[in-house]
Amino acid sequence: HLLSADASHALDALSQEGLSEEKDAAGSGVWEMVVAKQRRRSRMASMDEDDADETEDDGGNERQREHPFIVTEPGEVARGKKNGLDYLFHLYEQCREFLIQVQNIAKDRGEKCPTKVTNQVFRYAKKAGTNYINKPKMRHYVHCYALHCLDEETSNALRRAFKERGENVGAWRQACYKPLVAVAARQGWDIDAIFNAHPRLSIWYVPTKLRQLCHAERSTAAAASSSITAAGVDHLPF
Amino acid sequence: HLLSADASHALDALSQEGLSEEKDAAGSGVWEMVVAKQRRRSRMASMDEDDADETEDDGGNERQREHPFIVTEPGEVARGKKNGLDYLFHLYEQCREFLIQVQNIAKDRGEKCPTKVTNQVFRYAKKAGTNYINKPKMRHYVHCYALHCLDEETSNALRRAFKERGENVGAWRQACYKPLVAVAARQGWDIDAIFNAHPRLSIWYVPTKLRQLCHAERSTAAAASSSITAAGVDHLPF
DNA sequence: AGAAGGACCAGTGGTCCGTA
DNA sequence: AGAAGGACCAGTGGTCCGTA
Repeated sequence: HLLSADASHALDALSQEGLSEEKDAAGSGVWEMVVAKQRRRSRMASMDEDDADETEDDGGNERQREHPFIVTEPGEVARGKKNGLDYLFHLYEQCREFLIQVQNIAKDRGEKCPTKVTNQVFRYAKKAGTNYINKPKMRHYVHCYALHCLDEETSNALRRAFKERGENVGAWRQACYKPLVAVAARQGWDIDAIFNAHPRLSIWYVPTKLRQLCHAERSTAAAASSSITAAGVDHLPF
Repeated sequence: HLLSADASHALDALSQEGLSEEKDAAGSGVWEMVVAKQRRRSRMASMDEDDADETEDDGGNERQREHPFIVTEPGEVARGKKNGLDYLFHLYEQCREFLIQVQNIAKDRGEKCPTKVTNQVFRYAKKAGTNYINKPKMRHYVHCYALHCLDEETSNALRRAFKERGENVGAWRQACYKPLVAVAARQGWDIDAIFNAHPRLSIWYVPTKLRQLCHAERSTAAAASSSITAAGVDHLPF
């Protein structure tokens, strides 16, 4: 259930270059196949071939939610009624494409042009039939995507570690904050500037909690370093 | 009723450099004197020495509005119960200072930092006792301030012309659109980019009507130039 | 218990229109 | 008639909490 080296590489290339609208619409490429498969599983859960234990009737007005995420390592496709983290990150790329389309329409019409993924973009995604994208979900995992963008090595290592330990998605999500704050520390603490400097991350609002953590940690670091400076390293007041 | 050359120059220097918070708080400088005088006139209209025809009683709960603007030429101070256009533009500089203060507070606290003059900034200005600054007024004249920032020569010429012709503020305000659209035409039509590239203008939202005018004019220009290109200059289809 | 997302809410950008 | 600005409104960013 890991993608081949070739497939991983193709996926990687797609991520780096940005999917063109045509490519995405055509649904060609390795990642699109994976995603389409996950879509099918999610939308028509009872028809999934791998999943013989599906017994509930699927009739009529039943609210179909997306399958929950599980911690997967890079390149791994989730089994059963689950979605993996590559798929989660792919949703952020899809939102970016929707934003670009909304921007192009706005420019054509001479209207205000959004620079971020706004409510308007989520509405556009819904209208385009992409029912599995919604604001609460995307906002919930933004900082996880940020770590993936800013320090992919660390992000991948964290995924492997949490998968191995059998941790759930909530635990992994919580754990993403700490290495992100470390990235911010290395880059001067301005988390807004760090988001804005990254081409794929700049379109996302900085999550409130991440901003607060950076601020708190910077204050602590500043206090520590100033007490060192003021008192001298060998005469700390404790 | 024109400021001396020295005073005008001082004012100009202030405008170019941005008033430091201390300078402004101290209320020193030529412009502050002029503004303070206008403030006094506006707030305590019945006590204005030049204005003997003031008879209404000023008692109690009467709603004191700002005096209306009149078209003045650069450096000219408005007579009577009127405010001039240098004063109008000064209000934009004051808003900028309030924004900077709000930004500094936000940075200190590690909160979201506004890049534009938002409701929050207008609220801050009110709390600071600056009751004569309000959102509808500032939004109403943004494009006039934009012309002043982007093409001061033209802005000054327009003011002199409209003053001479005895036009009212509404007429002058309307007339500011056309030269601004001409500026946009020269700079590639992207009015948002033009606002953002200017240090004092970048903090203001582009007014809807200005954006629409630029879009309409660009379309017209593009249609004209493409019919020339397509048909050849000597074989126009009319 | 863990997670997805409909739906709510405080405060926004925008400007109309009752007021002076 | 001309102009200043209180106050409203549709749609926003943000996320809680009833749902599965």
